[in-house]
Amino acid sequence: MEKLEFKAFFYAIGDYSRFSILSSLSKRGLNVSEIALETGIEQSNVSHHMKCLLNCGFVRVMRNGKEHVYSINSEIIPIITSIIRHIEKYKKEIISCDIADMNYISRMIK
Amino acid sequence: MEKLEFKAFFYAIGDYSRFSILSSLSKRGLNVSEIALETGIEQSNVSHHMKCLLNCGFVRVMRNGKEHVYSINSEIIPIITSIIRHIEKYKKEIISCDIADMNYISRMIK
DNA sequence: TTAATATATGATTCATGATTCATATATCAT
DNA sequence: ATGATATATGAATCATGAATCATATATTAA
Repeated sequence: MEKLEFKAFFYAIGDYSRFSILSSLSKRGLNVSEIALETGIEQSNVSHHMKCLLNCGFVRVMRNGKEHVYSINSEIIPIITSIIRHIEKYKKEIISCDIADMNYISRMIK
Repeated sequence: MEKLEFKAFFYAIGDYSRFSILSSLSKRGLNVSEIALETGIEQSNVSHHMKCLLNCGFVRVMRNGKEHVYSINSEIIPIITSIIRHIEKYKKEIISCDIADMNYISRMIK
């Protein structure tokens, strides 16, 4: 596996906002305003995220007049659900991961 | 799923250096110098990564004199292999993901 | 054509992660 | 105890992603 595709994959899927959008879309197709409403993400920010998800092939878009209706590429649903399942199962271990590392703390103190 | 455990999971696993370390460790236990040699990551940087992976419960450590021998927590091997499999399978789609977005490009131009 | 609505875009700012560097600590061999 | 080796640490720097803001574009309705 090359670094480029690794980075692209985790760039797209490893952001909570984008992951939330994918979760919402796994139920049904939604336009941008609906996504913004359901996830609480501001409209232009949603558009930025959709561009990324679209480029990656994680979602598809169908234009219906003014609205752009996005739907998930069903091929990625299994990987999303397996990640969710893994995180739920190992949340105790994962939660102890020291995200707030010394680097971060030292910045916060200043 | 909460945002905190989501972030912790992707923070730990979503970095190419750490993922490479986990890949190496999935074959056999290694001390820090061996990890540095196998992955090409500088020693102190390896130690930083190991601290993160350790806190997350992704690896375990056994001290043998001067050396600290790290081994992978076998529970996470399935998720790693399934991610690798997914990326290999969908690399064409993924690779087209526009990581180098306008934001990044505009910075590069300056 | 004009106004209203939906979405997209680029630039800027802000937040945070990765790496490096110098150095500390800990263990071993002499 | 001293020097050599292995590893860890904190601070600083560098790289990059996320959110925001102002605005552009496109479509529809009047």
